Amino acid sequence: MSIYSFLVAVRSDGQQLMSDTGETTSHLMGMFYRTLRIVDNGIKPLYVFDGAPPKLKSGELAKRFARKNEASEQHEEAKETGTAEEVEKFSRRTVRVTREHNEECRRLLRLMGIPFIVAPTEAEAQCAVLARAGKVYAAASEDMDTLTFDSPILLRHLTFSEQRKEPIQEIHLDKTLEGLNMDRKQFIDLCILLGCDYLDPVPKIGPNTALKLIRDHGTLEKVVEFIESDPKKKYAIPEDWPYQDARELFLHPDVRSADDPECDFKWEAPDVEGLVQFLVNEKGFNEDRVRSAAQKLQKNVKTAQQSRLEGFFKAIPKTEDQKKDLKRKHEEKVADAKKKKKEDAKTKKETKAKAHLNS
DNA sequence: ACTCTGAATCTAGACGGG
DNA sequence: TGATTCAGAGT
DNA sequence: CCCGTCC
Repeated sequence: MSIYSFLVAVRSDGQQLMSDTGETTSHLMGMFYRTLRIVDNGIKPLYVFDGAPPKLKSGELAKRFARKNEASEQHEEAKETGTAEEVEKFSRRTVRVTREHNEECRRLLRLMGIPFIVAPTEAEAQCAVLARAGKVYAAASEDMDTLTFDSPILLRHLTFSEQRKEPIQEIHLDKTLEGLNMDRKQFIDLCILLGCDYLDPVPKIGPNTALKLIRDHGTLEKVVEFIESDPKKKYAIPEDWPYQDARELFLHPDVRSADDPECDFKWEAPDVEGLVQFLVNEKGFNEDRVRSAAQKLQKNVKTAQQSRLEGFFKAIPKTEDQKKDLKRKHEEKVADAKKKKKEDAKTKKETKAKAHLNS
């Protein structure tokens, strides 16, 4: 996901950044500096790459594929008749992450000394397993499904950019379940009903209705039974709606077990010359920037021995605005239940910096 | 009058100099 | 892809 | 904070 957004966002003149041989470097630029920033804040990241998607997702992927193709047509058309802005707009929509992009990012991480794993299927599911096993403090993702996959903690907006507008959000599954007053099985059913990548949404059922239905009936079986026996025919379950299969994916996703040798992660010193060779010689990055970045990595691998974020996070007071916001979309609901109890989190460094500024 | 869904729209990174 | 905003149907 | 640059 990050690779995708780097490809979309890291641009100049409507074009992705490129080496002098015309190869895209946006993904490397994004990965390199974001990772550097994260490490510099005392965090030891572990990257999880997506594997082959589960079969249930093929319907959704087909839709995305169709949308991409449509965007490509519009892109071509815009190149002929449209304005530069239109061309750029459609260009962003046609972005696809290739195997090469992924491989280059892995090569970069190896040179940086940052561990990673390629998940058998969904990265979010693998993240959840690793977080659950204590291999990492939390799973960082924008995808709420991470909680559905049973990650005890989900971090959103984990970027340490200065210009970050959104605060880092730390969502605890236990507090979320507590806030919703549900067990995990019900939570999974709720998430499925809210709409997930594996199933078509049920028309007319949005976040509020979904929550009410699960509350009233307890399980998806009962909800489906209720809907189908409702004389008023208010809702209609789609033709092909294998919710048990979706549930099974959330309960038992195909993942690498945390005690697998592949999950014996090591954070190592960067290969400085390797980084220079790759980023400078092959991709045309500025050598001074790369070297000083590598130096930072080297320094941090020695000092940052903390394997947990705990010491780095500190709750900050919640604003009234945020509290009032508690009524919205589906995943927000999940966050909402949690927001009531949990506060947004910031890094120690940041908090200190802010406190310093304020004083 | 209020609640809710769903369609439309916009946007997306990181950094630093001025 | 997600977040935000808005129109209109439903209650 | 705004806006250009990174490659």
